[in-house]
Amino acid sequence: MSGLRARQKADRHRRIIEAAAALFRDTGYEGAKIETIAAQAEVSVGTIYNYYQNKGDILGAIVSMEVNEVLNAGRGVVANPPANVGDALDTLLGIYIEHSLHYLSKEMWRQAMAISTQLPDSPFGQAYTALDRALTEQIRALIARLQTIGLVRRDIDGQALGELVFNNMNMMFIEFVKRDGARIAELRTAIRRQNRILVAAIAV
Amino acid sequence: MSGLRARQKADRHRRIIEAAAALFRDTGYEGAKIETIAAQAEVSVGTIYNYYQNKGDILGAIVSMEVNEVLNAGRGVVANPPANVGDALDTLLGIYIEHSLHYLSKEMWRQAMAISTQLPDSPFGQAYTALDRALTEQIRALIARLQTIGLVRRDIDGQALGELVFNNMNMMFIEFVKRDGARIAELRTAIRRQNRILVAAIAV
DNA sequence: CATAAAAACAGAATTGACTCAATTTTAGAA
DNA sequence: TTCTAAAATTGAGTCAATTCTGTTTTTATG
Repeated sequence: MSGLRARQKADRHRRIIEAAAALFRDTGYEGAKIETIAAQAEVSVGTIYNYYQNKGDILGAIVSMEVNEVLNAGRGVVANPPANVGDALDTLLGIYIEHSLHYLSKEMWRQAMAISTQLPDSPFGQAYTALDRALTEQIRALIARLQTIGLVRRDIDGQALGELVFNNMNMMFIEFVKRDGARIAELRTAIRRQNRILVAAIAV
Repeated sequence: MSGLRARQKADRHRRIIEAAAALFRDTGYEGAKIETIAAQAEVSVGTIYNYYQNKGDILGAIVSMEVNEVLNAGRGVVANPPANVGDALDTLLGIYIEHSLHYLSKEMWRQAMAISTQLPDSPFGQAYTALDRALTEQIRALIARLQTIGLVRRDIDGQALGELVFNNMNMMFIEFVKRDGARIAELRTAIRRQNRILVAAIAV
């Protein structure tokens, strides 16, 4: 059962994602019609809905790839953090933020975030929540690492702190993608300013 | 020019909002068809679009009423905060959270949040951002008050702290409305735990 | 190789938000 | 009162996502 059918399936998946990614970039998420994606991927409209539950799930597949790359890049920082609490946080969050617009435009992020709250139980909605959790977990891991090294006080509630840092960054990122004029540098500066309060509280 | 026409206009606004609120509650936001809202409000579909740019803006009007009530309730806490930093924050945020499901179901919140990120430049998108800012400002005002009273250190960056507290609560609230099973009590407990870190850092 | 069941496909039909040209209602002047 | 321009209403029509149903392709079996 893993012959021709499976190969064709994988190929169609790839073609749909590629066509969609190109169209989302060029004409925006709203501007990309399913009919056009289908034509470009050389499948029918019905087939697309056989592969993805709805238009949002197609975007979801693209977002997941992006976030997984970010998670991967973050591992390096957790393994080898800068020898200073403020810099360590700034470096990790910086990676998240700087990578974020690599494949996805702000409009695509807006749509992705909107869909993930609108349909939290759709495949993408669940995947998005899982990704958020993975990012939170990575921040928590960094904090644990810093505690081990002796840069962060041992009596700090690492879980709660990780959530606090992630939630704040995420909310700032949401506001960032909502304003087309917003610059990455300003976002990072603002987050650093907020984290300064935390850093003062937790550094040994 | 403020005779019959203005009265009819106000009346139609009211009828549309009332019909929409009832239907959103009963059949959910997606389930409520514009046609049905129009019928219930005894106006035509076209008229609804003369009053509101899109379906989301109707929901937006309802959300704004809700949040403005919350802001109002919050004023009391800022004017007369509990004599303890942790309790003061918990009381204010508690008011926000406890009021939040008064008129709006979780599904309505999900839709409202989704629309505000999806269409940040629509009337509702802008209004929603303004409401967020007003809530942040109120938290900042509480912190300033606590600094005046002498419960919070004067050298704390009140603006950054207000943002941190609001962003964290807001993100937690988003996750809360995404899970139908989530309980308010658990949400408040989780936020209190996160804020404990901040409280330890800023209390005199 | 023939063939029946299962899986996947195609594209026409449906659905519901939103638009727009035609019509009706109101305000205020003569 | 009567008339006219401006404002508002109407509902049929448009558009794009999603669903549905009949057809084709693939697989497994004798």
